[in-house]
Amino acid sequence: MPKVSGAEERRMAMTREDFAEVLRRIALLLELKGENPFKIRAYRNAADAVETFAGDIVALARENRLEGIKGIGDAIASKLQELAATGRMEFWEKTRATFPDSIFELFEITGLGPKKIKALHDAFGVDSIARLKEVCASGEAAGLPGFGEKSVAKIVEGIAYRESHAGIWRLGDVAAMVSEILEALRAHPATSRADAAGSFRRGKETVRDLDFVVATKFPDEVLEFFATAPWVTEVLVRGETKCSVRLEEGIQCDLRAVSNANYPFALNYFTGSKEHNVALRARALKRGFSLNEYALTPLEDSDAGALDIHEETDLYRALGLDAVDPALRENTGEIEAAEAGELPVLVELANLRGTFHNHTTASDGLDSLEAMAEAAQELGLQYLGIADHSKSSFQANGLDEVRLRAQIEAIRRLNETFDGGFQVFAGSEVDVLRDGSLDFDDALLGELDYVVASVHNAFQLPEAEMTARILRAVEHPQVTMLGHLTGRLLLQREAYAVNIERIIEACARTGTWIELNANPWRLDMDWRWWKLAREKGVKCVINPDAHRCADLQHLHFGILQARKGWLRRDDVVNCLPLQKMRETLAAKRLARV
DNA sequence: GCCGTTTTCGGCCCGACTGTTTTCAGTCG
Repeated sequence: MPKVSGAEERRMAMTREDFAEVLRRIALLLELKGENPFKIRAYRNAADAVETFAGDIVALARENRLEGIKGIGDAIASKLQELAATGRMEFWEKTRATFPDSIFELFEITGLGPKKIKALHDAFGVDSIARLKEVCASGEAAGLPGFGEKSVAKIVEGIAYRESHAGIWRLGDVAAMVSEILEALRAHPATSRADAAGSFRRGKETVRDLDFVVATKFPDEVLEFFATAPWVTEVLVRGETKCSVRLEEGIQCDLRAVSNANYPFALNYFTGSKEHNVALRARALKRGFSLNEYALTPLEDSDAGALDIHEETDLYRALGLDAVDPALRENTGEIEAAEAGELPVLVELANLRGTFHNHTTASDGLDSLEAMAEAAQELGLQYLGIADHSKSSFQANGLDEVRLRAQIEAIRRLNETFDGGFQVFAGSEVDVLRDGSLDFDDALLGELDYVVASVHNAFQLPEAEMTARILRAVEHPQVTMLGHLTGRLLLQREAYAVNIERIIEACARTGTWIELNANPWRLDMDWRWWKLAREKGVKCVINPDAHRCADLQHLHFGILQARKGWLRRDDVVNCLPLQKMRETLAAKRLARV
């Protein structure tokens, strides 16, 4: 095969994500340079357009056919075409030459924006977090105009938060990598079985590394393939049964290759959690076995017989347990329940019939009402709730009364085009104002099919005030469900201070549903609270918080979290079929207003 | 830099909050 040139290689490797990343980084650098804010926004809009374009935008760029795509004008089109054709973009190279790439990490610190970063850079040559720490510690930073003790303390706090979360990844950030790697492993001729293990398999909201287990007769071939895969940047460990690598994205990824006979034990062992494994091994000992990552072996002085174990299910059975779903393996009562035959039948993606809390271009979504409705039908859903932002969320282009009424009207008209098997429900994600009142009056709320109440500002309120604020919203008769209860953004922003238990109790009392926001950045309310919510009789509603059609896929992450929270189909209201949901929403309204 | 039933120029989302100030700049959502 002829060797490809460097430029050819770069061009062939170019992806939609590369396009968007370059555009977003240009926007950041233009901000640092104090460029026209509208020009900066144009680059961000173009990045959005690239990400959401329905088609192979890289191929179009290669063929110089980018004209007519909304958000990409002549200037950016020709830059992208240059990037696609040559793997380079002169404007990007020139722009980035001003600052080292480490400058981008500064934007990840809360409280630091372009102006402050520029000030720090110009005064002290701050171009990385390491250097930023120095000038904060030395007291230099606090002396800059516009900076003071408090803002420096906030920056230091922001650095600490980022560091304590370094090397942690959101489930949504790694899901695509996992499927790609798993697919490659399964396709390898020497592989007989392969699975992802570890915290990813358990559906944890964040993960530290990725684990894979392969059953094979030729471990060396599979490990060699794994170690030399194109997405590997560094091989950390390479032994006879184990290989650890670092991926391009920076995450560590471990592979264990075992025999077919060892496979169920290895898969179980590497899925964890550690606490679950400890409990299983203790149980094995009590029953006369020793359990490790390779086998369940009768103890020497035991009279236990030989075992026939091919699947994880067989392993649990051998220990006198029902099979425990990976999502439940956190040693929070699953072993006791498995022994008693009381494990729940967990909710599944296929049980969902519809979903609420989705956005459209009317507020800050990227797809139209019609496109979202079509996407929901393609997913096999029977109903889709549209809940765009309310007027106080200016930043998100929230709807005022006039625009919301127009949207309700548009939804009613759209519904007339369906044959009755599908319906769009008209809702609103109404801001819970600082005092707990809602952003719209009762008359307008009464025109909606449902209301999602969410907090979007004043996150710093003390716990008592925040709790009172949310309680007031929960108790409002028009509120159907509470959106993203704690406002957390995983690995970026802590949850605000709120007494979750009291909110759960209030929701139980008032019949208000609690959202399980399935957006991988949120996964809020956290899975650890759902057992309690369920015991109190609170219903869960799984919502993708979709801002584009593709985001409806977030439902998958929501289901994983619901399973971690021990939820059954009956606990999740949007498993109700359309007619039942119509009746439920109507009855809820009658009961409360 | 993008866009167009105000179409080739002149808009483009904007209020709250914080910390720094003493009337405002920067950041965030």
